[in-house]
Amino acid sequence: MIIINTKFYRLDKEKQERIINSAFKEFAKNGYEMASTNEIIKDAEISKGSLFSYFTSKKGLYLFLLDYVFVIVDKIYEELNYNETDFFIRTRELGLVKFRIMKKYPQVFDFLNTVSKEDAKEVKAEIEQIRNHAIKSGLEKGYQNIDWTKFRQDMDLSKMMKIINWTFLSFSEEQRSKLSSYENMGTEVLNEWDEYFDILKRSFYKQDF
Amino acid sequence: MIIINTKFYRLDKEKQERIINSAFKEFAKNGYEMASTNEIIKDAEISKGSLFSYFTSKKGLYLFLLDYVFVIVDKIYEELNYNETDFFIRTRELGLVKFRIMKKYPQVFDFLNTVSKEDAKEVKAEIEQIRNHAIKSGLEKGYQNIDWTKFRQDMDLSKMMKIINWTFLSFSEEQRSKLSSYENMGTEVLNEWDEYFDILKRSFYKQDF
DNA sequence: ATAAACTTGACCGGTGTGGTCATTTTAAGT
DNA sequence: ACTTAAAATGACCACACCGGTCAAGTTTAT
Repeated sequence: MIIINTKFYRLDKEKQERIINSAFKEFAKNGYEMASTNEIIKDAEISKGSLFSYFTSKKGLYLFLLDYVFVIVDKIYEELNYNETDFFIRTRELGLVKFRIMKKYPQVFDFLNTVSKEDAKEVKAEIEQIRNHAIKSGLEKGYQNIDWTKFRQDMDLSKMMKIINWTFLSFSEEQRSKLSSYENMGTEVLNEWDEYFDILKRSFYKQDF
Repeated sequence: MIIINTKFYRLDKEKQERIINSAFKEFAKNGYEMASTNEIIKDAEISKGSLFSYFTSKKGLYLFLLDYVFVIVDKIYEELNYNETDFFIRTRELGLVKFRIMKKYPQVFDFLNTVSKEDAKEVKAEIEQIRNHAIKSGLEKGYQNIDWTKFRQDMDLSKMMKIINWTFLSFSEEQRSKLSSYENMGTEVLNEWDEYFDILKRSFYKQDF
């Protein structure tokens, strides 16, 4: 499925981003069915007629966002340096890329999360269609060419990975709820982040690393 | 603030629980404002008139639940054995108590989580009033008389605690989304749970424990 | 000055809301 | 079996908001 949508792309970039981010926000917050187009246009500061002329319907808007978000996700994995084999360095880089994307699209990943849980009849089929494309492949792609032998072998690797992942996600979530905007997120947060990485490295790597 | 509500308590226990659980579910899912009383009565299988005769309004119902949930939380900490000083054993016991409560009130803790994020004008003041009572005191109470010296001292204790907590919460959440009901949650889940504890213990305790 | 493209918001039928209350059902006392 | 009070019901209310339309107004390019 390809969405062309020349009408929308003819707008200036700033307006496009405003609309996309408002839509991400509203759909992420309320899911497809409960999301209000009125709320989106209010937040994006455009008129109702405009929204429905860019995207012919609520469903059209949602499907457009679906395409859009997976283009963004794909870009993430293109930017990683796959020559670096250290797990923690790779993960750190992944975090930085995500962080940079969130500065431009603050709610992309929230939107992405809700997509996988979405069950509105009107869009469920389309989501299912697209699922194979990116969601699952994400982790596998991001962890290509990692040197797993650095990890301790007296404990289950997949469980250690889970703990690292949960720590990563929970820490990010905690920082976000503390800060109102990503703009203020500075080096002190990154330093704290590195301290967690250090703890996990000391705990899960063999002693000689 | 004390809520008497003889009308509701005159009902048989089974019906009371049905109503409370339906209300927990709906408020947890949608927050105060978006929660639908129609949905609650449908799920609890009572009539609309009944609900509004037990609790005079939506707000009345919500405030009743607020009281109710904090009574439940208080009970948790009364049941713990504070002679046991090992952190992991204590945390495990805490998990089991919570688990038992969730069998009776599957969505209490979800409701509790939404309460702290709730910002509907109509109930915000009441939530603020009650906050000092329990939410914060929870962790402190639960971790009384723990032997913290067992932990490694070359890494930051509070950060290790955070990692343990995040693992605890994320694992629970993962199990829950896998299982539809708590009834089926059996020993194999507990075993997996203990494996995570084992990894964290080996990582964060001094070598001689 | 004219045409074409873009933007607007009042308006539509429809759905779901919190809450009421006349009516029916149930239960107890005699 | 009859009476009566308490409990349960759901049709109904005014209202808010929904996704979507479109005639009218504004901006832009020629």
